[in-house]
Amino acid sequence: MRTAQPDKRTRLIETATKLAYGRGFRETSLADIAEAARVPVGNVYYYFKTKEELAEAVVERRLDEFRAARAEWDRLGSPKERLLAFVGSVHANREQLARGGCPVGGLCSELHKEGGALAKKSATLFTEPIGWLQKQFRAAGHDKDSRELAMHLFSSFQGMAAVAHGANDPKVVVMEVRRLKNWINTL
Amino acid sequence: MRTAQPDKRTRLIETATKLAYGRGFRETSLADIAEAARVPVGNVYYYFKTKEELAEAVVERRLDEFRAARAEWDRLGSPKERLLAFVGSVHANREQLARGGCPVGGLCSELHKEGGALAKKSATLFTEPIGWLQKQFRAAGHDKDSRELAMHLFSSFQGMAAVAHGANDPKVVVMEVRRLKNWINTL
DNA sequence: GTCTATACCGAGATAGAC
DNA sequence: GTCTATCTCGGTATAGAC
Repeated sequence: MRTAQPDKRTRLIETATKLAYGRGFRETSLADIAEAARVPVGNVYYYFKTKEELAEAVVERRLDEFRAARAEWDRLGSPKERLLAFVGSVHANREQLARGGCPVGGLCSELHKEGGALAKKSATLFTEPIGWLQKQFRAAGHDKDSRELAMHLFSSFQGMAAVAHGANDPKVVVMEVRRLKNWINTL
Repeated sequence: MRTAQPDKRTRLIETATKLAYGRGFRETSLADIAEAARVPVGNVYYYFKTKEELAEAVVERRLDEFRAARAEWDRLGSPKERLLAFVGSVHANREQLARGGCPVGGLCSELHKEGGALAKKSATLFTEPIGWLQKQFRAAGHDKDSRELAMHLFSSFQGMAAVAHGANDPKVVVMEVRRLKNWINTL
């Protein structure tokens, strides 16, 4: 059934993603999610057997968001431009990062502690972007140290998000982004 | 000390700190803490009016841990040595960082989302170390950009901890620490 | 397929005996 | 001061009408 609104399953995932970003997934109750998505509570279980299954869908959704951005970046002419676009998007989202931290970082850290299948799945929130970054560095001619470079870039990103959030100050993102852009340009 | 048996209060805080590090504070029940600390559940409320008050004590304890380390570093002869000692301790704890993330980073991020007084208090987990780092950079002759340098160092630390934890790989710490040591030495 | 009502459990917190 | 027993509430999850 297709209405003007996205279907209920999609609405639940989107709402859960949004609410979990602000409060953490565990702290967000199914009742809250269902209400905000305008779906009766009991009905959630028609779409997801357990809350954990909903968590997996949230991870999947974050991955999709990254993939959509990646698809845009991949259209750019050179690996260096693609790396700069990645860094630029971090800068563009600095206010959000300061308010709620990194959307994938927080989720990854939280679900990692749950253990089990969820821990493994959530790790792809990091490994997939890092893999893409590594590919760009390799394409830019850095064969031997592509992994180190990718890790450094992603680690810097996670760090600035954590500090911007914890100290409630988006300025650290501005400073670090400037540093990273210089660094990329001189590679 | 407000009790006839200070050991229990301390035991509760230490146990809560340890358990919260592994699973997150919110996910750790008072029952679990009390049992592990060998204190009857109901008795917890003699030492802490609410769970939130216990959280504050945990933050205080993490701050004390940092202050103890800082006291050692402050004995070193030069600011540069002190900065290198800070970075060295990160390297020494890399296995732990990969297993459970940064003890202050995770706590800060989690409590920040709770809002209220706890959010403010937890921010000092970041601001106090950053302040100390800034002081070292200033003492090393970097008057104008001491804040930027301190933020960069702390942000790098948070980033490597997040990635080491999320991707389950302590190697990123080794790589980043090497980079930071070179950076400090050429300042 | 969709929704209401509810079971069930574990959490934080309290009362009060000793 | 210390501990046991218990209350209450909110959470996940289920049963079953429609």
